[in-house]
Amino acid sequence: MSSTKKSSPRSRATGRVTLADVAQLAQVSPITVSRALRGERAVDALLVARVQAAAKELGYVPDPAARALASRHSAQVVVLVPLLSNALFVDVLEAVQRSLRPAGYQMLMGVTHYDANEEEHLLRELLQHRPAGLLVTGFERNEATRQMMATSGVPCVHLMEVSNTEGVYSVGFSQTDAGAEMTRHLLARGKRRIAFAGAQLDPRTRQRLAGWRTELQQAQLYDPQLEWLNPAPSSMALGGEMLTQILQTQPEVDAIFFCNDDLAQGALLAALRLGLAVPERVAIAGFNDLTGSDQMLPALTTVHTPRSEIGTAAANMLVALINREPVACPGVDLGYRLVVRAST
Amino acid sequence: MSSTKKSSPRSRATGRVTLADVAQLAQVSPITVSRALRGERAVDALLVARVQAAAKELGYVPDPAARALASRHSAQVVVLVPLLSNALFVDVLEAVQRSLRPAGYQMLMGVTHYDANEEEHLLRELLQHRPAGLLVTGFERNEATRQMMATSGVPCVHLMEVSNTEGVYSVGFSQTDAGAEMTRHLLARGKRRIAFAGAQLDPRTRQRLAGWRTELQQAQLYDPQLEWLNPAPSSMALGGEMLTQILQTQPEVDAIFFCNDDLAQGALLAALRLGLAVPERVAIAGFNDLTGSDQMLPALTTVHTPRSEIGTAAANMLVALINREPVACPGVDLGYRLVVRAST
DNA sequence: CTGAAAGCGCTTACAG
DNA sequence: CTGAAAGCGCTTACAG
Repeated sequence: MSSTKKSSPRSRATGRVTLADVAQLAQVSPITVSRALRGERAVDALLVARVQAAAKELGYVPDPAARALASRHSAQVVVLVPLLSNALFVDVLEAVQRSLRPAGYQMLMGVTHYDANEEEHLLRELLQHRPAGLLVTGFERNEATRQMMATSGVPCVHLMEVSNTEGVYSVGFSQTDAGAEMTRHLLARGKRRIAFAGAQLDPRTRQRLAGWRTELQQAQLYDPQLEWLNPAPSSMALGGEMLTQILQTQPEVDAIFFCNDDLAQGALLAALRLGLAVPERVAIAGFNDLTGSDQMLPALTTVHTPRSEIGTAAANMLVALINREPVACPGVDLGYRLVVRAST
Repeated sequence: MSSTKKSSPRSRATGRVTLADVAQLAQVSPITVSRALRGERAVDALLVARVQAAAKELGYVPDPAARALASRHSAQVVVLVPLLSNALFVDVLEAVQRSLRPAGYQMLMGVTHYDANEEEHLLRELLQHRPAGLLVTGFERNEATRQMMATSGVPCVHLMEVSNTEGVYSVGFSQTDAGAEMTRHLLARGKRRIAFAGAQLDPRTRQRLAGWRTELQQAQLYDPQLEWLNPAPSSMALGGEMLTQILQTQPEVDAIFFCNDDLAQGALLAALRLGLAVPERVAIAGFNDLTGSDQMLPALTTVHTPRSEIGTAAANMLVALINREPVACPGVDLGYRLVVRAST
């Protein structure tokens, strides 16, 4: 049943079932098998059936390496995320993986640690694998990376944010609007000294900050002193520290909008330790609706973000781009949802 | 500078710098370039230097697909973990990735969802990529998967548990011992009705359970009613529910050992809501020392597990196996550490 | 220690 | 619609 090459004197055959084996059984040429199986170009329906039967009988599975070498494209998709320690990106990755697999693509993951140089190196390295597609987080990157992406010609979809720029594909939501909406909610609760507490200071955090700032300015309540920005990574411990520091320095603050739920959860626990009444003394709001936020005491008011949906939609869009199918909407806005709980 | 093939009439050259380009510049044969760059077999030191200089000048990067096709092995390592929603495995993955990259390997991640069939399908699919190595979680899997692993001949290291079986490679720690040690701690605190609350019921959870059971039996305090096992996935919400249910059914319980920190954190928050004094009324212990456990109120007593270290050591061991280097200790026990905080 | 030849298992480009 | 030939860019197997 298997390729005759196997018995040749200088054989290096792997024991795999090859296209040639299927071709022999189906009594067609290898290239016809290749075309029939990929659905590329029209092949006589009768032959297609014969080929498929033969492939099934032999348990044929195409060799990804041979395919990549010959076609100049692998079935791998490079996915670049900033961190794995933020559950947000883990959710995105899981959804991406889940959509990519049935489409026949593998995920090649890269973690940039919010570092433009690291992103550049990672991408340079991973592009050598001739990926079929590229998924990157946000729009901010250095010029070298941007160049590589452009010249590689590999289809790319941006995650987490939305753009309307021609030729740019993205799936996300408006971080600015979400920041603004949470701020309006706090204002509606009667809060007047609303601090913004941000960590990491990545582009998305800065957009939420911008949304907050605009709303406060409009309400004539903006004060630069209310901006608490810490470049350290986001964490529960940091959230607790920031709460303490903010209230010590500015006792008049009556609400704090944290840029991520882990900070807000830490702040909530710190408030418990300090005996601060939430939301009476100080309202606390978060962002992303991470695991545990609904379990807090009081439960955390936050913005639910569609991270799984972003992963799924972006992966599907990318597969369409790879297949040169038309993409109806290049900038997909999946929205967000204010989740009001007891902490505000 | 680049291959002469490029200008031939039926050229399909990709524009990549190839081995042939380097060979031409270094004035040696392509196979010598291949050997010099890989360090395989002895090559004259002078030639090696010339080849390396030429490769550097041209910016040569080997093509992974061509290499995989010719050598029958890719530079990819398949990593199979049960879940991404447990931070434990995310930490392992990140460490694996961090060790694999500098060694020149990419990670091909698969998520099994604690399902033996899913693991089997994933592995069947991923083995088609001719991975250089395999990293799997624990020792429990179905026979078909076991067979595939054996017949594939791909080097494999098992994560999270330790085995002394001949020819089996593993990096982990004794889950049973860790479960026993936590139980002894609770006994030393004077607790007498110590419940075990487990979710998911994966092999590691059952081993911790076994450790708990042995200790209680030895102390003549074992009672099967104290075993609270729920096959649902572990979560903070479930931990809260389990606490409530246990204390309602068995008010005499004075300590609960949760198999994972997320359950324990949820229980701690539920205790706050219910106004239960921890640890006086009921002591609460967890496992894994996840993010936030030190922030809880009271802070959570738990077992710190070396998940990053496991990822690093396993990746290094696998790379050694791939290179056919000797592995001093095939079963590496990285231990664990009881972390006593205020909740017990 | 070095190399010419062949081959890995596919797909592209050209013909018919 | 189908196929023979060539090629993708490496490494293996054989020679010397």
